[in-house]
Amino acid sequence: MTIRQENALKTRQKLINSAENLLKTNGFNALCVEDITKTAGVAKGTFYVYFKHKEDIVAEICRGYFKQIENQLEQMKTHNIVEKLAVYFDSFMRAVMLYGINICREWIRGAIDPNTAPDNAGMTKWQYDVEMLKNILNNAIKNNELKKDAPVDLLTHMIISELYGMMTCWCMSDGYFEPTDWTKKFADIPLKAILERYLL
Amino acid sequence: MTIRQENALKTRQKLINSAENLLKTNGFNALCVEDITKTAGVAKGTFYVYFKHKEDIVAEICRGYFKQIENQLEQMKTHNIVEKLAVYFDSFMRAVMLYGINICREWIRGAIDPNTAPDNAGMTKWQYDVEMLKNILNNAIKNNELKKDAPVDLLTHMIISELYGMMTCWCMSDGYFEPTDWTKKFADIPLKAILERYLL
DNA sequence: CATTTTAATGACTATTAGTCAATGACTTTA
DNA sequence: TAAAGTCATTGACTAATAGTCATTAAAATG
Repeated sequence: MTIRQENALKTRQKLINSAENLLKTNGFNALCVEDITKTAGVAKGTFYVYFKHKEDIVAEICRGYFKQIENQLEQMKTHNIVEKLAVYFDSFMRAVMLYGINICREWIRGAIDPNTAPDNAGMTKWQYDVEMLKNILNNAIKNNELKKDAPVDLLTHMIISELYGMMTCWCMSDGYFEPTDWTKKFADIPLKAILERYLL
Repeated sequence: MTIRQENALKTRQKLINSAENLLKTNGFNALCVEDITKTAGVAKGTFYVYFKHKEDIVAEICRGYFKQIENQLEQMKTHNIVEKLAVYFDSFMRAVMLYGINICREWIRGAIDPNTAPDNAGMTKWQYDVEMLKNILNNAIKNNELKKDAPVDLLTHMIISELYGMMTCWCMSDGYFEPTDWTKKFADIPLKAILERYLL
C-alpha cells in the first residue's frame, strides 16, 4: 500500500470517527457535513470524495456495529438455536448500551428510511439482518434442532420483528427498562413462543 | 363562528389534506412546505400561521389516524382482553392498508424522532399508545380477566413492542406479507405468550 | 362609517447538502 | 532523478428549502 492510499484510508477513518462521535452526542437530526469535516480537520469537499451522501457515512457506522455482532455469533457455533438467538438479541442491546440511544435510534431510522444507502454488495442493513437470521434458522434445521418443515421465511421475519420492536420500544421509553432484563424478557417469552412448535 | 374563523379552519384543513396526499405518494423525505402550500393554493407564509414546524403537520396527520383507532376500540367494550388487543393490532394494520406504506413509515419515524411535536395536551403519539394500552390492561384487571398482580407497565411496553415490531418489519419487507395474516400471527403467538400467565 | 383585529402574503434570511475546477503532493517512468 | 502523470484535497460556488416578518386587505366591532 502506497503512502497516498494509506493517507486516504486515514482520512476516511477520521471522517467516520468524527461522524460517530457527533451522532452519539447530538443524534442524526443535528448531524451536518460541515461539522463532520471540521471535527475531522479536513475541508467539506473531502467528505464527498469518500461518501456520496450524508446518509452513507451513517449507514457505514451502523454496518460497523453489525459486523461486530456477526463476529460474536461466529464464535457461538456450538450453542443451540434458542440460546443463539438470545445471544443475538443480547448483542444488539449491548451495542446500544455501549453506543447510546442515538445510535439505536439511527439504526431503526436507517432501516425504515428508503434513502438509506446499501453497502458495496448492494445490500441494505435490513437485508443483512434477514440473511443472518435465515442462516441461523437453516443451520438449526441441518443440526436437527428445528423441524424440516419449519417456515423459515415467516419465522425469520417474526423474529426480526421482535428484535426491532424491542429496540424501538426501549428507545422510545428512553431507557426506562434495564437493557439486559429487557432483552431477557423477549428471549424468554415471545421468541420462545414463536419457535416452540418447530423445536425438535 | 364568524366567517373569518370558518375560513381559517378551512385553510388549515386544506393544508392538512394537501400534506397528507403528498406524504402518501412521496414519503416524508420528499415532503416540503412549499409543495404543501402550492397544492393547497395558499402562500408559503400561511403554513406557519397554523403550524410551528414542518413536523407538526405530520404529527397532526398521524394523530388523526390514531383517533380513528381509538374510536373503533371504544365500541368494543364487551370483548375480552385478548380479542380486544387483536382488534387493536388489526386496526393499525388496516390504517396502513388504507393509507399506505409511507404513512406507516412516518408513524414509526415520528415515534423515534425526538423532534416530533407533542399535541396540545403535551403528549407525544408514543405516550398516547402507552396510555391507551395501559387503560385496556387496567380495565381487564377490573373485569377479572387479568390477575391483580399482573405487571401492567411491563406488559404494556412488551405489547407495544410487538405492535411496532410488526409494523416496522412489514414496512421494511415492503408489504411482503399479506397484512391481515401478518397481524393475526402476532395476535396469536407472541401476544398470547406475553399475556398467558396473567389470564384468569 | 371609522377603527381595530387578524388571516394571508411573498420577499427575505439562514442553513446546509452537494458540485467542481484548480492545486499540489505523491507516484510512475524513461 | 527529472519530467509526466495521477489523484486526494480544497473551498468557493450553486441549489434547495426551512422559517421570518413587515405589509396588506378583508372581516369584525362599536
